[in-house]
This record gives sequence, structure tokens and C-alpha cells, in this order.
Amino acid sequence: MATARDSFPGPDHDHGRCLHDALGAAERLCAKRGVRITPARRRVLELVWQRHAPVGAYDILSEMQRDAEKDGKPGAKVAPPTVYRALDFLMEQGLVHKVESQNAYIGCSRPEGNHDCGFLICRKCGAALEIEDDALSALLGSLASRHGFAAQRSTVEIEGLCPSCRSGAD
Amino acid sequence: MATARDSFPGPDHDHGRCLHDALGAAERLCAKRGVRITPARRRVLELVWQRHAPVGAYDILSEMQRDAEKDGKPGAKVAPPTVYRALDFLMEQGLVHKVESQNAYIGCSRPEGNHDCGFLICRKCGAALEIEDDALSALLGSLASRHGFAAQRSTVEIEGLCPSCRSGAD
DNA sequence: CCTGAAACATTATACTATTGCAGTGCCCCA
DNA sequence: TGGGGCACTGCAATAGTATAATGTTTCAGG
Repeated sequence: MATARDSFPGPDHDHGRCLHDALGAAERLCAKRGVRITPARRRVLELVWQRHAPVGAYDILSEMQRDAEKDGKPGAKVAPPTVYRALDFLMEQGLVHKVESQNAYIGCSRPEGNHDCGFLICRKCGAALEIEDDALSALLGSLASRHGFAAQRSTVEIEGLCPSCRSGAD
Repeated sequence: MATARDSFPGPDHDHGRCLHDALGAAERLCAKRGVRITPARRRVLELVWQRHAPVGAYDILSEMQRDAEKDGKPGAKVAPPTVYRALDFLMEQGLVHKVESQNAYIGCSRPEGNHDCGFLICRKCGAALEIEDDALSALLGSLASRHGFAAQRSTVEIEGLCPSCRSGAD
């Protein structure tokens, strides 16, 4: 299992492997939990993992409509709820995260554990790196309780420039 | 200036005062900076401050259309760009923040300083408290640089239950 | 087989946001 | 004083994101 990353992937990395690892991990997790990873769900997960950047629900939808056309169905009848249901399932299972600041979705690189995670998101190339940090979780928890607030879920998204986009000018 | 808060407002607080203070602070800041707070912008700010909870752009839009009807214009002709342009201006000036996880907007309680701030957002009553914390900013910065990432802007949103909603059962 | 729960399809609609262009008023300065 | 530029607004159309409501299919387990 080489899916988890702790740095931005180079432009040259073997992404087929990322995809393969992520799908494999998902199959195993779903099997272990006794939940079904149907063809639609699998396909959505695959499309979410097509890049190390958040993917919009309607990008996924277009791809799936293309799939359907190729498969001979002339009407191209994949509708938004199909995609959203799959995304909801994948998020429940912790296989996908939503990037709130972009209304887009990205594959989770550490699907094994449940976690409050954050993202570093590059403004230029769109790449996003999932980060998990105990000190951060602890600090968020203490901030919340300091105000008498019972925290349940947190969103942390940091926009900026990733290492490659910093050096390569603009 | 009594706008800034460091705890959730009680259900009984004098909200007229919050509104008044926020508008006053906005007028002063805009004057100081030499930017214009036009009637449309002022009205949008007022509507954003109607509650201590994020307000949707189309809620604001409906109110403004209602305004226009009352004023005798029968066509009720306020269009989305009017609202979004005002919100963009108010965000540039740091008078309003966008709550990404809800696609909604909330008045800034500390418009004087530029800041990376976070929010505690109640799932039940919708109230949101703006929090600013040096330790948090520092930690986010160090997380970013640890990964060679140049942070520019951060979003921190914590969902949960506010003090009143915790005690009052559900 | 039957059946019930989960998943899926379909249509329609709601909600959120942007683009592009035209008009209007205001201020600065020649 | 008038005209050129700029900021703001009006207006229409459209793009993008998400859900509601309802009915149908699928399939494991009895």
C-alpha cells in the first residue's frame, strides 16, 4: 500500500500506480466493512482519482455520460443524482473528501483511519495535498472547547503555491 | 466599538446594537481608505448582519427585491450580479467573510485588522463565531512550510454545537 | 421462489455564481 | 466647461452545483 503521501507528487510520478493502489484499498476496505462497491461507485472513485487535484461533480458526470455513449446506450442518460449518491457513499466510507472552497472532491490518501484532515491546495496547478497533524487537531479541539463549543467536524484548507509552482515562475 | 465578540451571543442580546456598530465601523473604515460604500453595498452589509449566522446570497437578493417593490418599482429588478458585486467589495475590504462549507456570507467582527480567521459554526441554530488565534495561524504556517508550500490564505471551519444548543437537548 | 432493503434511474427543480455588455453619474483636469 | 476616464450599476443570459420526489431494479437471505 503506497497510497499515502506526505509531499506533493512530482509531475513525473507513476499515477497509474496511485490509481491502482487507491482502488485496491477501497475494495479491501469495503469488503472488510461489508458494504458494496458497485460499478457506479467504483467508476466515480476512479474519476476522482484521475488527478491529485479536486474534481468537480459535473466533470465526473460528463465522463460517465461519455462512458454510457461508448457502451452503445444512445441516450447518454447519466443524471446528477447518480454521481452525488456515489460521492455521498464514498465520503461516508472516508474514501473521498470534499474540498469546500472549490465545491469539488478528491480521493482520500489515508482511507484506513477516520480523520480530521486538512488540505494544502495550489492556486496555480490545482494539486492538493492531504495533511493530518495531531498538533492541529489538538489545537482545534482546544479552541472549540475554550468557547464552550462541541466540535464535530472540521474543515481546514490552505491555498497557496506548491513547491513546483513556486520555483517555476508565473 | 463593541462589535468584536469572543463568545456566542445569547438569544437575548441587543442585536440592533451589533448591526449599528458594524455599519458604523464599516463607514469609518471605508472613509479612511477612500473607498465608497454605496447604498447597495450598505444594504447588503446590513442584510449580512441581520443574524449571527451565515446568510446566502439569494436570501440577500430576495430582500433587496422586496425593497425595490416597496419603493414603487413594480418590476422588482435586482439581479444576482448586484449582490455578488457588493459581496466581493465587502470581502475585499474585510467587512464580510465567506463561509465556504455553506456557500454563505457573514459579517466580520474584527474588520480593522486583516486576518486569517476561523469559524465555529453551530449545526443546530446556525450561529457562527469568528475566531482568531495566533497559535493557530502559526501552526498553519509551519505546516505549510514543512511541505515546501507557500501559504496565502486559509479556511478553517469547525462544525458542532454551540453552548446553548448543547444544553438545550434535541 | 418470495421478499425487503439497498441501490439506481428519471425528471424536474432549487440554489449558487459568473459573463458580457450597455448605460449612468461623478471627479479630475485640460 | 466640457470631455475623458473610472467606478458603479442595470440587465439578460447562462454556467455550475446540488437536491427533491418518485418509481424501478437488483440481489442476498429466508
